[in-house]
Amino acid sequence: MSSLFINRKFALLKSRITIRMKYDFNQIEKKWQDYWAKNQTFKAENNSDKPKFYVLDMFPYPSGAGLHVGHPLGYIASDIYARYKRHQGFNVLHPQGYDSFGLPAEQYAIQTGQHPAITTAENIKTYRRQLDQIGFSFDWSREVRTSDPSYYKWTQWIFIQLFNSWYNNDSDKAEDITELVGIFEKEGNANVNAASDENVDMFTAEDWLSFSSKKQQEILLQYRLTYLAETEVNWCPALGTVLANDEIVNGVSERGGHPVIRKKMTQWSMRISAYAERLLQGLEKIDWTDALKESQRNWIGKSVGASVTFSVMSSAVETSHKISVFTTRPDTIFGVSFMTLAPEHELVSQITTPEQQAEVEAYVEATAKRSERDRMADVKTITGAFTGAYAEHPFTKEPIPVWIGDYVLAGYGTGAVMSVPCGDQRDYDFAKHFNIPIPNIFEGVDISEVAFADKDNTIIANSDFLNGLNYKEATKKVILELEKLGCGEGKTNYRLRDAVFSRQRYWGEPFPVYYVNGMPQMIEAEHLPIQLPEVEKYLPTETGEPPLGNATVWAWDTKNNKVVSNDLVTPSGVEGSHDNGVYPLELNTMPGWAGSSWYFNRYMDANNENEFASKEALNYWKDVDLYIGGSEHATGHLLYSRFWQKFLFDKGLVPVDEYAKKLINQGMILGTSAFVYRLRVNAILEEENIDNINKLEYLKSNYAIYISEGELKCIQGNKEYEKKYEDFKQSYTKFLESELNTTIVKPLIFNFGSCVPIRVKVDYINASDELNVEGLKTDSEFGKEYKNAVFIGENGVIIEGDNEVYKVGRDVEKMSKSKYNVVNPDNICKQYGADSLRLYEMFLGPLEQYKPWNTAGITGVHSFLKKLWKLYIDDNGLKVNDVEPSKDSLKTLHKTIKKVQEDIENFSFNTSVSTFMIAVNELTAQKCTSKAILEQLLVLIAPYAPHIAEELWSQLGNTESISTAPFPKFEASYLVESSKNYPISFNGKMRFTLELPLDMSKDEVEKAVLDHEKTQEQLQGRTPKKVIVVPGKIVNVVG
RNA sequence: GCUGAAGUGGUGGAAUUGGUAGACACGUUGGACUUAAAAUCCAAUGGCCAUUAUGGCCGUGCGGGUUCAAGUCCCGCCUUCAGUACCA
Repeated sequence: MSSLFINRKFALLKSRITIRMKYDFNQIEKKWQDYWAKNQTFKAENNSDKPKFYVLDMFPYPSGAGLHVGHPLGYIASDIYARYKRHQGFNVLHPQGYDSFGLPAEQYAIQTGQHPAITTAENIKTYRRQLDQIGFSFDWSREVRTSDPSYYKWTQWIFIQLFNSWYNNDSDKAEDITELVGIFEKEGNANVNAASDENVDMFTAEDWLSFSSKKQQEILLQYRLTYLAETEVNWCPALGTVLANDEIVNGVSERGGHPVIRKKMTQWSMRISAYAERLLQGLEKIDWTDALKESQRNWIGKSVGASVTFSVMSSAVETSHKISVFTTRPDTIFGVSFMTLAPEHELVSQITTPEQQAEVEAYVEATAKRSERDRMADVKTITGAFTGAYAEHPFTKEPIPVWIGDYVLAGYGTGAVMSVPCGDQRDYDFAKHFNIPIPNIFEGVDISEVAFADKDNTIIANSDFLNGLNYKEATKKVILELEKLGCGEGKTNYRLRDAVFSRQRYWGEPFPVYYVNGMPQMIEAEHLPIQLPEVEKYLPTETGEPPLGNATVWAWDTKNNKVVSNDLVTPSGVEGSHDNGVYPLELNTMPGWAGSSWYFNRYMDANNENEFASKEALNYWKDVDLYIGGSEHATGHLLYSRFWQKFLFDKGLVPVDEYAKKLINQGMILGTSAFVYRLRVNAILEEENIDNINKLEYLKSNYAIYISEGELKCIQGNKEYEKKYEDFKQSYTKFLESELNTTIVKPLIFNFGSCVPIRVKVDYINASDELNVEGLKTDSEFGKEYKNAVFIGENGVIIEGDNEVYKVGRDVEKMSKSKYNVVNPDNICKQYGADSLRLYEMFLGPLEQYKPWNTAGITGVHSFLKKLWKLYIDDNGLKVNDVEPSKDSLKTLHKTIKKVQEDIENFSFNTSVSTFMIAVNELTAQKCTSKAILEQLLVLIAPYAPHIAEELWSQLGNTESISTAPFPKFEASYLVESSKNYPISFNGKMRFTLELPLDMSKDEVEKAVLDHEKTQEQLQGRTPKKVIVVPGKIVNVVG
């Protein structure tokens, strides 16, 4: 063996050793991710001696763009919590899955013809790879995908349960529809107190039995918790589908920004309104943020008052028409001087007198033309028309003129109001505008300028039997009187509307529904799932049917219980055709929120083929202990899922009626977008104008281009110059000359404030705001704009020929591919490692807060990890040993334990990271090598930076994963101090510190402080009036 | 308009029950090491004034107040963000 060979071998060995000595995060992270996957380290069992803890993330929609650094924020927080709970000895369920039905995949399919299932599967693969590389402790054996037939089978099953249920207001829960049929057969519907459609006709038992089957089904639809009804919906022509209210932002669709119009359509709806009160009450017992609860309360919009019915007299002739109104102020009924109906109110055409007909029709037409947006934008203009009809006051029997006005909304309450101008500003304005009398029914209140709406600080007057009563007494009394007359009753109204449940889309859950004689029929549960059919194209059909109308195999064979070709459907209305038992299937699909309304239950028993989850699993896990997700779901997902949970609870299918005990909203991580502002030269102030602009404000916000040493440069006015030129008398030119020691040839001052920003890719601007002009010029997308640009000066200003000037600018906004400001976690993991990413995302700031991302800052946490590594391993290998820990290092460890534990429990993850940094800095300074300290430190850090913790843990000789190591126990005794460095203040201002023993009495402390020479200096011979001594905290001398 | 959250250095943020405002980082400046760069290490860094060390004044959006003591509590405003909006 040659010596050369030996040398080479030695060199190789040496390099291998140095690799082991170095913090090689890529290798370490891969190693432990593989280990966790192989050993199923985070698999949760459905039975255990340990107490259970369920940590849930809102599952993502797997978009084609993949994850950006904003997405994992909440997952990192929940992962830290889940890992912490494992250290504490809990059996932790921490699952993840995909909300994989949705519009983008369908849009992509329309454009490319690619089946959404394929793109979705690809996107999920990318998501999984990206999630895995961050090192989450998810139990992937429980993964769910809402678009998977094995999952949506149960979404369809729950839909059937809803269809087969009605809401009994007496028992205050959902009950089986067969019980309702039983009641109808016995006694009709007179005594049924149910959440139902309005205007349900009364019928007796005999009536019921005499009704045709179709009629009976129609009636039942008015009671079912999911029902088919003609509803006015938000129709988006561009997307060819119906949108829910929360899918519309500022009058256009949330996705794509397309216009939305109102349209009447037959749609599936969910009777969520039946649960309004319970959804409201349930908020009391869950630990969600006040902001979130408040927005749900507003959305439910409970108001307590009365309904009052007015009889209508048309042209002084009695009619059978009645106007029903809802009011929260029945106590003001004697202040009614007119009534107002919404222009769309069904009575308008019937009660309008011939004389007023032309005016009313013109008005109705004019309002119909105005879009919803116009009506909302313009609330100041008062418009309306008199119908010529009068209503009769229930008590005074006086005639009340009936008007129509667009300030009354058809969609709220009954679409009609009793107008009390003295007590409501809108009624007041309307009355003033049309010269309608404004009777005052409040004692000692001036209503000559504005209405008096403060119900708690007045006494009713001029109101017959209500005189002298306050709001509460009057309300009670008037409701009693109205009930006596049979023209009103106490009533509670909710703003919450039933939720439309149909979408005219392909990529969603198909309904388990077929139609016989136009009436919907449920497919038996045992035949589920009804899988999405294949279609030629994903667009609506030529006849305007939803995409499923393109399917050729989409009919239900009731004899063989399977989906068959459309050709076999019995042609309806054809003479002599016999019914072969094949019927058309529903063409709509379910909305995005169907699958997400119950997924948290599925995780408990994700692979169960016989039930949506077993009783045992449901009873064991019960509910989510911690739910983390975005606040944008406040009135969508978080309301619908509570509704479904309450329904499932009523049916005895789940053990709790609120599924998430605690919920935290993570804030958004924002991206920095780059803009180029452009200004035309004619807006630039030339030299001769400069003397006129001696205003400080101007200087601050403006820029100047000047020529120095033959080069064009740019400078921005800022605070420094403002300060130096407080009495800004000289010209800007002179300032530049003296300040820059150069001759100004032609200064140009300009302001970018009013310019239109042009978005550019952030890649073209570096950290110092320098613009890569050459790169920008050659860019295929933006290049055209900047062909002739010349870069000048360090501020990234470019000037194009003699005509236009540009300036680079930045703005913080939501991260999005279309804004060119996304930061990909893949690159971060590659360059700094997953542990750095995890720590940095937490370090950025409080979890709930919105905060901008800045990749530059990650070096801080990254070098912290390197320092941590060096605490255990140096060039000579592991340096941890069994020496007795020093007092100082024990103190460092235990104050770290205390702080980190408090932080995790308060979700204050950002301060924990600082605490780790302090601990490592201190232990490094103490040259701590004690295993007793360093081993425990690893457990503290493991939830945050699990890979490095596992690696060092195993290097310390442990053979089991660190993930179940017990969390270190805090011992207060290590923190006990014998002395305190007291801050000594004089009149509240800290002047110096003084080290004093903690066992000193108050008087001794006072004496020690007063005797101190610095105290004498401060007092300068004066006698202090008072000395405040707070033992262990502070001393304040008042003098 | 209403509801909710928030305003602290050049930047992200800390100060959890009123008790040393600016922890921990980023950035910046200076220095060490290096042929050089990177990496690493050391020092300074709220503003202003002064300086030989020592120091002094101001300072948590604005104006008041309570207190020995206020970023923190109270009253009145301003600004920003989010949600919601003619809800009877």
